[in-house]
Amino acid sequence: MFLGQYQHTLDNKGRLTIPARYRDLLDDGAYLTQGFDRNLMVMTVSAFEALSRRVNSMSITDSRARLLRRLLFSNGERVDVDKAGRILIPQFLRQSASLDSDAIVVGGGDYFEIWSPGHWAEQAVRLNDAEANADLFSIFDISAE
Amino acid sequence: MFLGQYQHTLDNKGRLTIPARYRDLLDDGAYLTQGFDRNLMVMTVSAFEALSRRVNSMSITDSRARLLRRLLFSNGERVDVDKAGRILIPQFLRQSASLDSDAIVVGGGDYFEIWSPGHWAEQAVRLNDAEANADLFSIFDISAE
DNA sequence: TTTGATTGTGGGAGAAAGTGGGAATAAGTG
DNA sequence: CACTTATTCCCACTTTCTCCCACAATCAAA
Repeated sequence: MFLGQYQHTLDNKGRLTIPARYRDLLDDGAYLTQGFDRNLMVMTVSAFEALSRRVNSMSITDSRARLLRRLLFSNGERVDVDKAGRILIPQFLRQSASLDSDAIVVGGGDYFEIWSPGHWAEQAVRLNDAEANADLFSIFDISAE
Repeated sequence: MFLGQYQHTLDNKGRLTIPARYRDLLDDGAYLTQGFDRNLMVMTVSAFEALSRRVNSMSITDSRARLLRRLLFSNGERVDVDKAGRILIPQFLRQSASLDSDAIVVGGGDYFEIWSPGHWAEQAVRLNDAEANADLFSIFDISAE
């Protein structure tokens, strides 16, 4: 499972070192896509393929389905981890997440996220607002078993 | 699978370089047709044949089906990839997608699309509308599991 | 503390990708 | 048939990318 957060460097070729603890889960490679909050998401092969099967089965004559396709596939990229434990982030994805020379790698359970330091700082503020969070999650019905 | 997006050049003979990562999927050639959004669609032979079987099975008395037929077949071309990895886009198709000297090649899963930079910019704006995207995903009830 | 392994980072050389153009061939036109 | 126009095939150049190696910093264990 992907846990924790790391501050890593993007070199001038667009390569990002994956935290060593994450690498075992990415042996078969990974899929990199645009996230929902100006960040990037890294998904395992099986998770992404399950998603893409569902989207691919939708009719091409449905304009919303075409939009969904573009959202998923045009912003997606198959990546492999190199010998030094890095992935190459294509330029258009770096741009969409405002990534420059530094990136924050954040565990998210089944997947992990890549943030620009600026956008992550915003998120961190929200996460640390204890008062607001106290009630925010009340709508979810979660028990600890 | 066709993923990602690329900015390529159309030379003055109407040739477009296919991203290297796409070429393996087009070994047997490809079908080039007009898309549904002022763009072009490039499909693998098998994807196009599956699509045309379905369209051919539609009633000839349905006027919308006839329209779809014309869109697909009258504006369709069989193309092959040359030794340098390019396809030749016929003039009438270049015109229908407002293609000039630059083109954006966009992955769409089973197929890929070719856009003029201007039209793609419009699409990109729509794709970056986070709220609308959240709605899209919820409409189709898509989760990462 | 010393030694050795692992992790994060940077850079160089060779290979591949993207682009342009010329010559040969084919196709259409008067 | 001659001529023009378009298409196909081939080669060449430049840029980009990918693979490999090197180094410093950190961590682990003896």
